[in-house]
Amino acid sequence: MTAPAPRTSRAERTRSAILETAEALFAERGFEATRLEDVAERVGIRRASIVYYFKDKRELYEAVLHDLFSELLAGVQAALEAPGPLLERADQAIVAWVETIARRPSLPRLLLREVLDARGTAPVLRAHTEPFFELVRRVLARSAGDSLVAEIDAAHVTSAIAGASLFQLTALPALVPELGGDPLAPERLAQHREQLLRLAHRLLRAPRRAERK
Amino acid sequence: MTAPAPRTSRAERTRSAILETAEALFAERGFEATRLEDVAERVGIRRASIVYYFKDKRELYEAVLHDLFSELLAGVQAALEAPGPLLERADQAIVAWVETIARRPSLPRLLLREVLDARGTAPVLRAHTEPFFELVRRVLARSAGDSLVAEIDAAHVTSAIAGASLFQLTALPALVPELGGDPLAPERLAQHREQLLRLAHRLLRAPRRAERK
DNA sequence: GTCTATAGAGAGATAGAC
DNA sequence: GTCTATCTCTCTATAGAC
Repeated sequence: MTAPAPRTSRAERTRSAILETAEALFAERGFEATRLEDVAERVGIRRASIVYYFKDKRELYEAVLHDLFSELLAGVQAALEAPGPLLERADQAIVAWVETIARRPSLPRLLLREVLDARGTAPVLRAHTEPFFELVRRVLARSAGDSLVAEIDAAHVTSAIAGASLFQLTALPALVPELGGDPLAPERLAQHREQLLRLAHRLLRAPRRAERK
Repeated sequence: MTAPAPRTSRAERTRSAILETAEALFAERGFEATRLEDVAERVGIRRASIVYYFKDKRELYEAVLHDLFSELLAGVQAALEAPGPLLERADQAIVAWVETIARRPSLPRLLLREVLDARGTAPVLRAHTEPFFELVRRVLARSAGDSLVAEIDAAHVTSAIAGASLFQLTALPALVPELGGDPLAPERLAQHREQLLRLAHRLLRAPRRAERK
């Protein structure tokens, strides 16, 4: 009763399992605190076997980052480059952001950790965020003059929304355990998406003159 | 030419120097990646001497957290408990938040790191955030019905503002190095304070009916 | 109080058998 | 491809002299 030949080779599956497990542990504990021993154990192999696929711990870590950030960037980019008014595209970008997090729940923690650990330049991080902010700038420039849209600074508005999102998704359980449950659970993420959309609307809509201060 | 007797004993000064240095390094690198050796070297003593003041690495870390979070809580609390309309007190709380960060620039990174590392419960963190969120709830309850104020959930609004702030202060240099400089420099912090105040106003003011969706 | 010296535990990386 | 065995380094913590 031999299993039918799988579409993916055993090696490919081992490699994926290592990546997947490492992603979860790096997100949970951080680079330094993650033991290759633990990754191996969860995968069901020995530590030395990891080295067959990734030459050292750092390379494994960067492979994880690359994988995760690529997926995020692709989703958000597609949304922002679609046709239509800016505010709608911004909404779609937020939807894509939350969808990516739903698929890859390690993303918020890993992104925050990488940002905190980034000393000087963080090559893998920059390789993905650079094109992203470039894109945001282009998108905003294209919409300049749209009276419905507040005059804004790409980096600051984007990072305010992203920062609020990341903090709520990662910090709330530690800060306010009374809220209970996992903020990354599907129904909680759906709520979070609506909250983020409201936040973005409040930030992106041009204030009426009366509201200026 | 003996120096005049200092107001603080040598031991007190050594202890403070250890705390101060550890604070900076824990914030910069995280708990795991910080070497007691490096702390000692910067202070100008030997590693073993640290143990005279703090029984182990963990105890030193928690002393740093306690010191930092106490100062933050005291400032924000005083602002929120002052008399006056809610929106003004919220403003003052934000001012206190930024002032604390100006005095203790390790705060944003250390707070974020602690939140990310908090597994299950984080005693030192909780000991300070619990009374804080309790306070926010009380303050909001007292202002319920104020038609100028949006109906809001304490934990979510507070964490949105704090998250946006923390992310901008810690992540922007890594994400958008073109911005240049240190976001924690005095003049940059002053700008940040104004931004945060605008953000809070947009979030806390009641939307007009027409804006509801 | 601060030091030197050292014990002891872990963790990553490497060599080579199967 | 995956394993066992081992090397080596780093870091914490302790013991005890000064």
